[in-house]
Amino acid sequence: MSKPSIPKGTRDFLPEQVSKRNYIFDTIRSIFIKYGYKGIATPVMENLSTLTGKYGDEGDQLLFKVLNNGDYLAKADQNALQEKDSSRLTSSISKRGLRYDLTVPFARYVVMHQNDIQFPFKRYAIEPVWRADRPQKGRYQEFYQCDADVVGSNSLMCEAELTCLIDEVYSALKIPVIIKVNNRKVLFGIAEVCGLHHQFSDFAVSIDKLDKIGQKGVLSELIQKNLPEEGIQRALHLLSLTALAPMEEALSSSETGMKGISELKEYHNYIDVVGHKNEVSFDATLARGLSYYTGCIFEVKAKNVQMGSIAGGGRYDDLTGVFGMKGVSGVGISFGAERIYDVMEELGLFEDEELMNVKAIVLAMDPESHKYAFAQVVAMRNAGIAVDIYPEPAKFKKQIKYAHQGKYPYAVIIGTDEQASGLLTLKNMSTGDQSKESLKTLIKMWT
RNA sequence: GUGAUUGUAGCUCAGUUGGUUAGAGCGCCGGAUUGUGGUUCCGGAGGCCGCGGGUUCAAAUCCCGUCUUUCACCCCA
Repeated sequence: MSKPSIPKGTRDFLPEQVSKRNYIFDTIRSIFIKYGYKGIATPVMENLSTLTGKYGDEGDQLLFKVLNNGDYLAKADQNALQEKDSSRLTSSISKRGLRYDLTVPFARYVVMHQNDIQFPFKRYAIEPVWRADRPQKGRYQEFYQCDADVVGSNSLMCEAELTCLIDEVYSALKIPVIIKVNNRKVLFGIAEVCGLHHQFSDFAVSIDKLDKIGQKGVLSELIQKNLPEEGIQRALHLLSLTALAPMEEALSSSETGMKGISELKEYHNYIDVVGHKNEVSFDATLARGLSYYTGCIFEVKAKNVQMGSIAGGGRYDDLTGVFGMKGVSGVGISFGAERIYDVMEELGLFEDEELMNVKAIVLAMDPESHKYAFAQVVAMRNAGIAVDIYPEPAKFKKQIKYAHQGKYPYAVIIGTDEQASGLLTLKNMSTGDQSKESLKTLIKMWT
């Protein structure tokens, strides 16, 4: 008999953790719905042909692959097997994989159901995804994403609406954040005017690390990738601009860059006339890794906490194109529930009242009273009250200890006295105060 | 994927140059106390010392492998 275990990077959750997580999910879901997003569901497994090539080489390596059923080795690529060529062998023994995010499956869904849905289409999904990453703080192999996307509209109002949505989610969760905004086209424009656009993705990846490794770090990293030092220096200078006007001037020779600037301006036309509680700031150094973003990009950072981004998103102009449906633009945001959980835990933002939904536990003194107590519980439940009962008339001390440790706000005590009088003993578990109440009063009190 | 790091009771951790039957605190169970929960006292249960191999008369301890944990990088939520 060996000790049981779970795979690396996965976790079990205790009841308290589940209720905290549900609090986050419920908050986010209700705001998604409020903004008009509709829930959809897709399988946890997708065909590998759907997933591969969408997240770059790095992403492909992090895909969990599902072994084919049956005698897969007999059907395997025998040459690849002999030569121990893993990547070629994989394609012959695995045709499915676990989803890596919710956006690519969504693009696939849109293409497959294009005749059944109405554009612009707004959908949300709160589901687990899997990545074969090395686990680290705030990084797991199985984690939840909370996504909202809209496809089929080019309007910058969508970006503005998502910003409001982000603002509302973090206000509701009481996490102070800074919402960083940039546009991939502006970033490309900077690369272009500095002659670095031929290696744009290398450029973007390094820039994204600017706050971590500093200008020197970026410089040496890019020089190592054979980009011209003079161009890098100029780019670093441009990236330090924090206002749009000088940026516009600097990018005037880049058509793409100017397009990006005008998109950001249009975005500000929407966002500047509405209020938002959290800081929204333009940050030219924001790049984001996922290669499919093409327009505005967002990233949300919690203030006063050492933690990676807790939400991110942006516009992707042609994600459905790879599945054969051209010209459909989408924009979306993804909340990282696990990191939000960690941040809230660190800041002490979970409140007991929000999490405890069972109102009371009923404790019975003896077997006779236990049956009577059960009837009272059924009556309360029929009235819609969440209430629990200790399943046996055990020693009273044991029962009240159970109630205490289970953090029930109230205990309803029922013995022969209560049964005779019809008045139940109500005990406030935090103050210890007791009173006699009729079933009717209790029901009234908790509904 | 690269480089480190961790693993002993449910939890946090001791465990001497390798040497009898592996310990503590907390928690858990029972009792003191048959109608009252954070206290006290008494008693008890609970260990393939992560797993597999090797060295040795002898391994929790040394060596190799493997899994897991945490951390940095890569990348990312």
